[in-house]
Amino acid sequence: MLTPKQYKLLQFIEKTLAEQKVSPSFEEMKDFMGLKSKSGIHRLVAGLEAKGYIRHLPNQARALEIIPHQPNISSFYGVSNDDSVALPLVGKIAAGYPIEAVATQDTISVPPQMMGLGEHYALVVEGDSMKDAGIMDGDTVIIRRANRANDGTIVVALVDGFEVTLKKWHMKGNSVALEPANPAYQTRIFSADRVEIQGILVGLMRQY
Amino acid sequence: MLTPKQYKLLQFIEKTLAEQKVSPSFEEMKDFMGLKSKSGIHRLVAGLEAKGYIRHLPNQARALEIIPHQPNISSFYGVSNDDSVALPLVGKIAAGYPIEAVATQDTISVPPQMMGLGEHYALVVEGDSMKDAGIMDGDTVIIRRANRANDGTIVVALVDGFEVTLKKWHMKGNSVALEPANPAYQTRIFSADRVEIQGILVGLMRQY
DNA sequence: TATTCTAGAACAAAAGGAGAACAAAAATGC
DNA sequence: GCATTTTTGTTCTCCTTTTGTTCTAGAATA
Repeated sequence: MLTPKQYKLLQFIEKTLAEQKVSPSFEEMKDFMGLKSKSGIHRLVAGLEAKGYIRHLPNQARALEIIPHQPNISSFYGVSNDDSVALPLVGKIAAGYPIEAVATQDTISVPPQMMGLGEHYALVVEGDSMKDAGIMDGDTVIIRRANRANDGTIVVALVDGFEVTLKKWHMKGNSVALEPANPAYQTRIFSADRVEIQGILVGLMRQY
Repeated sequence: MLTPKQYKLLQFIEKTLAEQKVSPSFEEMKDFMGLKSKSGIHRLVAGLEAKGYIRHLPNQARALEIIPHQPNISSFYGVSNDDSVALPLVGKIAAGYPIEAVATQDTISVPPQMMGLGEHYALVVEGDSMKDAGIMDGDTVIIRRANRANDGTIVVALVDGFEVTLKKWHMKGNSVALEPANPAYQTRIFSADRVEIQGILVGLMRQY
C-alpha cells in the first residue's frame, strides 16, 4: 500500500511525535528525507493522508497526527483484524460538484469485507438513473478511488470538471460513453478529455 | 493449485510484506526469482491474483496484498468486533426451506447504523423477483425478526411452513398477498393461515 | 512587518507496471 | 513415445505513477 518513501516518512513522523510530542515541520522532514525542497514532502504527506495513515490541519504548523492504522482489510497473512472502517461520506452524487469540493466530516461505518485495497469513500445516490442496476435513490455507495476502469464497470465520473455522476463506463477510442441503467435516461457520449473517473463502485448499502 | 514458481513468489511477497510492511516491486521480485525480466513476474502475479491468493491495484506501485487463503466463506466475510455487529448469515432466501432449518455458523459483519432494536439476521438473496425494488440476485439483506408487518413493507414470509420468500406484504381481510417487484412474476394470494412473517427487511448490502 | 510554515503549480526525471511476441521447458493426455 | 497444452523465460516497447526541483503564493504568528 505505502510506497517506500511514504513509509519512511511515516516512520519519521511517528518517531518525532513520540519523542518530542510535536510533529516535525516540512523543513525537518525535507532534511530527513534528503530532499532539497519541501514540495516533495507536501506530496508525501498528502499521500499518507489520502491513505488514512495521518491527519492534519490545513495551514497549521506542525499539526500532523498519526491515525492508529487499521488496514482496510485483514492485511497481513494470518492476522485478521476486522473492525469496521469509518469512511468519509463525501456527499450526494449528482449534486453537481466535484467530490473533492465537498467538504464534510461525516463518516459512515462500513464492514471491512466491503472494501479491498486502496482509498475508499462513500456517497449517497440521488436520482434513479441506475435503477435497473439495483441502485436506488438514497442508497449509499462505496467507491474506491481510481482514475481508470474496465469497460462496463460502474464508475463515479466527473464531466467537464463540475458534474459528478454514477454511470456505467464505456470507452471507445477517444470517446467515452456514460450509460445509465434506466431506459428513461440516455447514454451520454463525450470526448475522452471531458470526462475523468473519480472512483469505481465496489459496494452498496441501503437502510429501510 | 499453485505452481512451484507461483508458490515461491507468494512466499516472498508474504515475507516482504510481513517484514517491511511494503510490498516488493516487480524489480525486486524479478531479482529474487532470478529472472532477467519483469514480464515473468507480471504473469506470476496475474496468476496468483486469478487464483485468489493476492490482490493488487492496477498501475500502482507496490500495491500487493495477500488474501488469507482458506476456501472458507467466513474468512471472506470477516468476523465480529466492537462497533460493527456480526450477524448470522442464515442462508439463501428462496432456497425453499424455513430459515430456522438452515444450520449455519457463518456470520457477516454489519455496520451498526444498519440495525435498530431487536434480533437481526442476514440472508443472501437468490433470484430477481424483487429487482424493481433494487434488490438483486446475490445481495445480502438484513432482516429484523418480527411476526407482523405494515402493509407494503418488504418481509421474509414463510408459506405453508416450507417455502421462504422475500416479498412485499399486503394483508386484506383474511387473505395475504405476496407481491414481487418484477413484472415477470405474479402476486400470489394465500389465506392468512398459510403465511407467516419471519422478519422485516431493514437493510441491504451488496459487493461488486 | 518580518519570519516561519504550509499550499500547490509546473516541468523533468526516475521508478514501476502492462502486455505483446516468440521460444524453450515442463507437464499432461492418449 | 508423441502430440498438445501449460508454464516459464526473454526481449522490447509503451504508459502511468512517483519523486525531485524550482518557484510563487498564502496563512499564521511573534
